[in-house]
Amino acid sequence: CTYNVLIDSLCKKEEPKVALSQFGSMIRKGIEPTIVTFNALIFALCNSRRWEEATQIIENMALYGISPNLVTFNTLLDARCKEGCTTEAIFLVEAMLDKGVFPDPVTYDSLICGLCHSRKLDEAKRLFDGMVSQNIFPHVRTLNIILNALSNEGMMKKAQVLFEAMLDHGREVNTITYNTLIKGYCRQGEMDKAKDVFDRMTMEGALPDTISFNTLVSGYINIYRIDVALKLLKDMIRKGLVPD
RNA sequence: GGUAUCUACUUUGU
Repeated sequence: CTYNVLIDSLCKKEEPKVALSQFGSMIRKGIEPTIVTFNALIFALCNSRRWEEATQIIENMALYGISPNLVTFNTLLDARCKEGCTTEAIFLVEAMLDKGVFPDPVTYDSLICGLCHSRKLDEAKRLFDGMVSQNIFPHVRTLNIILNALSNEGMMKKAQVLFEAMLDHGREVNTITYNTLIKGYCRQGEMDKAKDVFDRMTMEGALPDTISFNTLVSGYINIYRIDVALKLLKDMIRKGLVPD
């Protein structure tokens, strides 16, 4: 465990070289590496995009009779997503299923996030719906990522439908969820709808924060309603929020 | 009972 802690910290400090050499001395001292050791190394190698070496580590694991686990796959998969290689990432999901390792919320989050960034929104949405049907509950953040992507594409109708569906199912939403929708409507210049969402917040238990106000204010200024923007600023102060 | 390894959301600016 001491070695695992050491190696992991080195990996986080982006010192894969040092980490690998510590791994070497760990082996020489006859200390058995565990799945945690390997996962930490794979993390570091993926971060520096050294895929071949990461693959070697996995082969190495097999020699110790250790198979990749959920964390291993999630690490690989997330690195691929960050590279924009969502095809490779989906391939990894198949590989994990083959090995009887089942995707968890982290797996889905990484994938959905990666797909959104690669502007493959339909696939992201399909995955999200798939999670619900498999009783893997998406985190609020995952919902927010999709809503944000839809908003950025101006697909506010879809965003709204998804949002209402989540509320209907009693799923958690938070201030950021509302802020995301407000931003989407502001971008479209649909300030009435932005304001509707804003007004619902208090009633639905997600208190507006500074970002809610900032977003709305900038939306009104964009349509030259300086008067409304200034009034909002006053409301904001009255609610004890500090304009920044 | 506690300790090691994986991802992630919104405003403005950089």
